Amino acid sequence: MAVSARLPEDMTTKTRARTDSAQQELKELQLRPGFLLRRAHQVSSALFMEATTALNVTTTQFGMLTILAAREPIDQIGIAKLMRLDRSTTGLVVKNLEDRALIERVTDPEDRRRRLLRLTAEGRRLLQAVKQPAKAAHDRGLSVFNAEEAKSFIALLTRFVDGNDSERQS
Amino acid sequence: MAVSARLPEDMTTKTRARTDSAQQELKELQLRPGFLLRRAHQVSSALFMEATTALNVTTTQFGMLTILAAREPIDQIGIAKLMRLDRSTTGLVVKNLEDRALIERVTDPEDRRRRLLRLTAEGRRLLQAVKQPAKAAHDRGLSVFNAEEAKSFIALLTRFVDGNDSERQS
DNA sequence: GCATTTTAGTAAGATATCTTACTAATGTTG
DNA sequence: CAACATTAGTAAGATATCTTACTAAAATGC
Repeated sequence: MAVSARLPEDMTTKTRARTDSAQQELKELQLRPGFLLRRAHQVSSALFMEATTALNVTTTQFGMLTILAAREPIDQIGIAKLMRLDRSTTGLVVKNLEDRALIERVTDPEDRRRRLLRLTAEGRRLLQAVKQPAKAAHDRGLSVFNAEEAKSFIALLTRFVDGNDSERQS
Repeated sequence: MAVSARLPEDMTTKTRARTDSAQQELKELQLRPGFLLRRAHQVSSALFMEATTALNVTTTQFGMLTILAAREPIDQIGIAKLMRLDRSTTGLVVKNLEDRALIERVTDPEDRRRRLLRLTAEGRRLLQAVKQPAKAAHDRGLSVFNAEEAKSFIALLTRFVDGNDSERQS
């Protein structure tokens, strides 16, 4: 639909002049990748949280548990790189997981700067429990697309992130 | 490239068995919309921040200023809906903008629950200054695509967010 | 017109995310 | 080997985001 030619009554000519272009910019804002990606991330997280409420785990925590299952024992820098997070964020998330006894953290005897992370039995159990609802949330999010579109969506997102990946200083 | 058949030396047979499927799940994780959208949002924000460092403004603040330019005077709930943010987040961002004297906030005399927000002259100046770098960041992010792909990317993101929009309780 | 409900906003607390700056341990180099 | 540089991690502080719970004001309904 086009921008309405009718404006609210209380607008003076002067106000209207500024407002018309500003309205246009609002529409443009809402179609920018930045705005859309914030919303998309928001929506995606919400779907995950809905699907896993009982398990009390976040998307980021789920990501870390998944990475640990594949790569334990691994240190925080290693996990930060795989997650594409900085060191501080990684340290915080790791601490929360450790506080919940989902992972354990021990100093690497061969390099005492490092903390080696491993899943606990509890962490492994939780990860198993989360997998299905996580996949369900993921499928539900993509259900607005047909198969080809979904593939395209993933491919374009992958290209966007890989192509703009400015190697943070984790 | 295919998954390497060679595994690190220090893996026992038992470890390898668990690891193979877990490795697969790691790859799947990294191709999930949730993971990709987090990264994409991260990348997009980083591009914006790089392009606007001198101006000391965030993506969210820029969004609010843009909305205000189009819709002032508007109350916080109104802006929350346009930004797709909850009331609390909106209140926080608004407070930061007010502290920086980029907006002003006055109680609506006709409904004293409401705070009407308006840009200050300073806020208008900043918004003008941010527009170009913001657009540059946006264009740069999309530069990994050709024109058709970029259009597709925006269209798919729009459908994803609109199609999964669960009307938060702002 | 008063009691109930709804609405706008704030408060408090949690997680995620980043930056800058620090400590401690390891690595490198003359 | 000692000085310097690099690396792993933590600390502190900022913004963004959500939830739950509260206050105050307006709207609604009998």
